[in-house]
Amino acid sequence: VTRSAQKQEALAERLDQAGVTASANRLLVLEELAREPDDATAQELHKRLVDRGEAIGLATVYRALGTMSEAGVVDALPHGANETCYRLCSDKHHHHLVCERCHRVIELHGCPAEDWISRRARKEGFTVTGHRLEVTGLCPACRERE
Amino acid sequence: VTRSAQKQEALAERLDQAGVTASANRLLVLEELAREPDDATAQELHKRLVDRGEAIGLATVYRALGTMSEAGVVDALPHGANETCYRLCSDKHHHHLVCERCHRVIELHGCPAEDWISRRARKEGFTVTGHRLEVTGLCPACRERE
DNA sequence: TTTAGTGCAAAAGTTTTGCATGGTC
DNA sequence: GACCATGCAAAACTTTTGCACTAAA
Repeated sequence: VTRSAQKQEALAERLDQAGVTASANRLLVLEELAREPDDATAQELHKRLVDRGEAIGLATVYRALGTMSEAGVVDALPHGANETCYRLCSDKHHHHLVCERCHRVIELHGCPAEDWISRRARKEGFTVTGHRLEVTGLCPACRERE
Repeated sequence: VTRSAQKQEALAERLDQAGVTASANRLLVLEELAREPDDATAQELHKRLVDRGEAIGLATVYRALGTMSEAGVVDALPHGANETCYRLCSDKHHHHLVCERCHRVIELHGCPAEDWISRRARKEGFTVTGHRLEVTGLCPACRERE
């Protein structure tokens, strides 16, 4: 219990620092997201919480994810055409390597593009506010199965 | 008329080369996409065609965009959480610089990340199938307006 | 004649919203 | 009391699908 209490504490602090009230429900969603090594949709997270016996509404999960992703606490990855996946990531700048079959996600730290981006953007007169590099591929397990 | 006929010809050839039958409706959608300097959703494209007097169903536009983006003739950019934008891009490998306010899109040719990606992916045992770099920012006009 | 494309309407799915309620500072 | 978070159900939207029909190879 101590271990998970500590974890919850850390997540709550993360919300605080981002200026988001650490409500019980937001913590539930965040905790559930922390258990997921890859990414998950709002619907999936809601189902897991309900299956686990938590009484939380679907709309609340959507609102929590919306608030938290806006605050930068979770990442929103537009995956397929029609659904958004969420992920609890490290704070440091990083990118994603995603298996296109099983959705396994690996964080890639560092960034090879920063200089290039600022150079190109300056040339176009743009002010850069951010960037995202998504690499798709097949993870070892899925390549086997091919 | 000659000019636009030539253009249509070129688009038809692009479909052929991708192994997609160049039906009249697919050409309509492709033509409409060619007029759009930035990107557009299926709904927007359909509306423009209908407003222009074309009799084409919404489902057909969706099917056309699905087929053509699968064949690599058009790019699908998952924009917001819930809608996919499509774009007719150059064939060469490139990335996008998108204004987060007005959605103006600029193609950035070249790629600063290829070596880095293959190095990192190899380390993880992944086989890379593709990557996408999206840079967001403010275009000169929108920065003025701030 | 057989296959691929299309229109239309219905269906499926995801996400958002209105409103009343409950909790917290 | 003021404000924020929530539950629930309805609504809004985007996208997909079933089916009948048409056009083309």
